[in-house]
Formats: sequence, C-alpha cells, structure tokens
Amino acid sequence: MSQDLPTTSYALLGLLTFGDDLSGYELKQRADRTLRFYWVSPAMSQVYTELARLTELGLVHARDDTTAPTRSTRRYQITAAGRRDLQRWLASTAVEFPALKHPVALRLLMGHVVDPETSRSMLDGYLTMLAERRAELQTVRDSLVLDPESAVDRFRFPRMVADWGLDYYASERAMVEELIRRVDTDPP
Amino acid sequence: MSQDLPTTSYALLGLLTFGDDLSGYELKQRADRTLRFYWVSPAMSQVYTELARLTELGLVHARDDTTAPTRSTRRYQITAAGRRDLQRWLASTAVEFPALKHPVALRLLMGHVVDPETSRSMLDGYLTMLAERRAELQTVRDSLVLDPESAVDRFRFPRMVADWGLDYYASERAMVEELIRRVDTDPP
DNA sequence: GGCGACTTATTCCTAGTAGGAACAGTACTC
DNA sequence: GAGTACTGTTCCTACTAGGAATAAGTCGCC
Repeated sequence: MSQDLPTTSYALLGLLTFGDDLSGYELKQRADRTLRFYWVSPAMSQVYTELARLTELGLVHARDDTTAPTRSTRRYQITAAGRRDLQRWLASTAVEFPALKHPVALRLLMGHVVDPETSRSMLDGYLTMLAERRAELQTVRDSLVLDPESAVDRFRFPRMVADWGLDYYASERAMVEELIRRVDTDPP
Repeated sequence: MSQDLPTTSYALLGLLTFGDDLSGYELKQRADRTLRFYWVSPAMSQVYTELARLTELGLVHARDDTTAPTRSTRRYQITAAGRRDLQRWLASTAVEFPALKHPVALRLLMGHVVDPETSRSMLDGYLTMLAERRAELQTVRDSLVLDPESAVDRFRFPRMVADWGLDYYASERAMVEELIRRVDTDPP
C-alpha cells in the first residue's frame, strides 16, 4: 500500500508495540534506553518530526493528555493500520546489511602516520568504553524479565537481541586485546 | 590550530596517505574497496564536496592532470599541512564509540508482532549476506601483502584492521546461528 | 567506421539527519 | 521564594545520503 518509510520511522513505531502510550519525550527515553545499542538513537527533534509524519499517515494516534494539571502532554499509540504497516515492513525480504561507523577501526587503519603509542592508547581507551557499554546493556538485559502478565512474552525478542549484543561486546573485547598485542609487537 | 572537521574528511585524508595522487572518482573507489567495512562509504557527491573543502583549507593539493588527451582530470594529493592535521586528529584522545545501524537486530527486536518464520528467514538471509561480505573482505585482505618497496610497511595497519573485520564476521556468524536456534525453539 | 555498452569524471538537486538552542511549565530542595 | 533539574515541544541550520544528469573516453565488434 504505502511506500517504505525511513527505517527510523519503523524503529519508533516498533517501540510503541510494547504497550503504554508515550509522549515524544518518553519515546526518546525508550529509544535511548534499549534501541541505541543496535540503532543510532534519533535526536529529540527527529522523534517529533517522525511522530508528526506517522500521525499524518494514520499509523499512530495522538491524543492530548489533559489529566495533567495545566500542562497538556501529547501521548501517542500505534493504530491498527500502523501495526499492519509494521508487519508488512518486517515481512519484506529486502533487508539491508548493517551500516557501521567505527572510529577506532578507522584511526587504526592510519596507524602508519603516528607512533605506535598513539594507536595503543586509543585501543586501551576503547576497551574502557566497551566495558562501560557492556555494563549498561547488562542492566537493560536484567530488566527484561519474563512478563507473566501478558499472554505472549513481549520481552522474549528484546532479551534475545540484548544477549546478542552482550556476546558481541565480549568478542569485540577479545579481538581488541589481540590487536593491542599486535601493535605492541614491533613490525616483524 | 583548526577546528575538527567531520570524521569522513579525515577518513578521505587518510586514504590519501597510502601514496598515489587520486581523482575524486578513484578516491571513491578506494573508499568502496577498503574503507566501507569500517566506515559508511561517502557518496560520490560527498567525496567531491569534501575534496573541495580540503583544498580550500590547504590540506590537499589539486592539480589538473593534462597528460590525458582532451579531457582534464583533477588529481589530489595530501599536503604537509594535511598530514600534520591528520596526525593531530589521530592523537586527540576524544574517540567516539562506534555508531551502528543494524536492521537485522532492529527487526528481530520486534519479533513479537510477526510469526516466527518471518524472523527465521530474515536471519537466514543475513547469514548469506554475511558470507558474501566476508568473502569480499578476504579478497581485500589477500591483496594487502607486505610491501618490500617502501621502508615502512604501509599495509601493516590495513592488514590488522582487515583481520579484525574477518574475526568479527566469523563471530557474528556464530551468534546468528545461535539466534536461529533460539527462534526455532518455541517459547518455553 | 560507427553503433552500443561500459567506465571514468564531475556536478546538481532534494530529502533526510544531526545537533543544538530556545522556550516554558513542573518538581524538588535548601 | 530562589535555584536547579527534569519534562515537554518546537525551531533553525548545517550536514549527509542518494540519486539523477551530464559528458567525455574506451572497448569490442559487425
């Protein structure tokens, strides 16, 4: 029916399938919490732009939450049409290969224009960042416990993806440690 | 001295440190060949935009290659100032964490809105893409033989980064195979 | 020798994305 | 009751992505 939207639109639409009506602000928080490990988290402004578009297309429904005292917050929920569109997109066979911007690999590639210590300390710094990231994702993973309230366990797939991410951080760590050994060994 | 440029500018500048004067077109080819495994390859138009800026800043030098019969091709080489700026950038401690857009992880995250076969066949398709990518990178790796012509082995770091990429594809494959097993097992 | 297909080379246009600033009300806390 | 932090939304600008348009050169081949 409709043309494909940018992938980020579907990412936000997908976050709304986990229940609760969210404001743009809350949706951004949910993206920062769970999505960012696999998808560059959209900027605040972009979240609102996407929500406006999805509302226009009837894929989400906006209602003004007037329960709040003076202030009105707009809350969004996915519509039946939105869910259908998401399913159609998920079933489409054309899945792109992951896009990566890896500043550490990029800088290491140019190692011949600096002294080895520069590359070495960059890799050390990356190991530290990796450990932090892994700890953050572990916290998210721990919060995704089996949900006995709902008939289908909504968190089954998020758990699988989080475990995948944790495995990735573990193997990335091992690979970087190996790289550090190779940098330390002077050119043979 | 100068403010930091976008990372892609340094990526292109870095590609010019491996010798040879390149046209915009050739630079794009070099990026597509080696860089794309670690950094989203800039579009043609962006390569020319960056080269114009780098020329403006005196970091690359452009000269019109008039050896070609009627047609004139502009060839670019990195200047001493460009090399200094690249070294300064490489030595800066503020290295960002890799940015990832992983459509497969994103789609798997929403597995609860489609039937398991959809997720399963998506993962199968990803395994195929991974194998192709790995083969492409292996070809690049094989071409990076030790260069006895130059005093410093220019390809030492590209080899390290390529090996890192190959290791990554191998572990990603193992992780995806594990995910397929988990998707096939019905919810416990 | 000229037709077609492919490669090299560059520029232009448009939509999408990033990032931050601006604005404003709410809640806490000292 | 003043300051600070958090919630919530909008606006602005520069940058990036992606493709189309243009054009000249090369190669085979009939």
